[in-house]
Amino acid sequence: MDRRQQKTRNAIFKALSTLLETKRYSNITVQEIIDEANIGRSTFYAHFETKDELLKTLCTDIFSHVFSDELMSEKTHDFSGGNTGLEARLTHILHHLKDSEKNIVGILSCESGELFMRYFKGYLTEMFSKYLNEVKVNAPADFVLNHLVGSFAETVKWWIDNKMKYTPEETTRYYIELSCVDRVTD
Amino acid sequence: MDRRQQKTRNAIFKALSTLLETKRYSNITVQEIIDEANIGRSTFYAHFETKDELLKTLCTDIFSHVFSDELMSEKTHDFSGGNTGLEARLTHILHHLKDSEKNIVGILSCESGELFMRYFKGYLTEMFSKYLNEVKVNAPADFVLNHLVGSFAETVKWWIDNKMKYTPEETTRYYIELSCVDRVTD
DNA sequence: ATGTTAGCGAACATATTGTTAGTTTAAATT
DNA sequence: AATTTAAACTAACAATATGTTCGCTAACAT
Repeated sequence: MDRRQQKTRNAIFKALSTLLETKRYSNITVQEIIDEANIGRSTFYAHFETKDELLKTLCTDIFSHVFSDELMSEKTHDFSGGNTGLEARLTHILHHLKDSEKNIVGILSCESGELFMRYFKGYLTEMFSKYLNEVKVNAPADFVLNHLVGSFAETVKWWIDNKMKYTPEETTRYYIELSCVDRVTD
Repeated sequence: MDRRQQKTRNAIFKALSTLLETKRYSNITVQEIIDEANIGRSTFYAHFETKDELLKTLCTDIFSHVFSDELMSEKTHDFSGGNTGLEARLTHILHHLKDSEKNIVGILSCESGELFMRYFKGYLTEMFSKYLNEVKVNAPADFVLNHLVGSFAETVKWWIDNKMKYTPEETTRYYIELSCVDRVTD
């Protein structure tokens, strides 16, 4: 890809991230992004149709790093150690999110966080479905799946909001402790 | 309060609700609300400073019904039956949300849901703190509290998104089954 | 009956949006 | 190195949304 495009793209991403540190997503205008990124008006619209599409793309970019192919693959030796591999996978996610911290914090606060969480839960749902058969609880499968995904997503959001005050390993451990996935081994 | 004010207020609330059925919150303009409510421009601004304040007020209104004083009071005989009273309280909440269904569905989808959930979690946090001492798990208290609140909020959101296909009683039962609050009685 | 107040309608400056056209500059290709 | 390709720039555009103000009318409370 043309270096100019990449440069512009990054400038736009960075501009949005920067603005998100001080303003809510809905109060940020395309104009401000343009000014902050220091690009021409038409250039922005050449890259993204709307502000929303920009946010979507930013989220997709972040998650493509977090949920790598190896993470999502059925069985990888890296993740099959320990209990069921779930703990390793979750820790892996938290570590990657920690790396993207600067970008994420702004997005997660306020309404833009809704989109982020929706994407996040989408990936998580795919991942957790594999472990659903290990859970023996008296509740419908779709209910359990949503509970696992929702509670983990909320845990991560809380973890980030609270400056990641626990290590990824601790956080995962606590989560598993509270979840129904470890009921099997009880 | 002047009947005219109440009438206008309701017209605005209803207009927003109606619009939320077909459009995302961020794409709804004050102009559209004015047209839908069939009121004068200056009238809207006499009631609410911004679109956001309107949404905030709508949420507050809904929750003031759901989280009544008796529900939040330390001990009420209505809620002290059963396990710990928690189950009764949660069921009570679900029943009330079911009554407000028409208003809520639109709000919950997309970014406006973020505000709704934040408010919701705020009330829930207050309520769940009372039950925190009943949970004996190897994890920090703030972590547990967030997990309880977050997972219940997500469960409710999922329940509403899925047309409330389980009864309030079933839903609460499943939730308690998956939560760490019933570990005590294990 | 009378003073009070909410709502109306129109107009206003200001700002944002999304698009277009012509030009400049930087990259890719030969 | 010269040429071609295309990305980015400037500036201008109509259309729309915002938030405020005015005088006027009609409904309300007492």
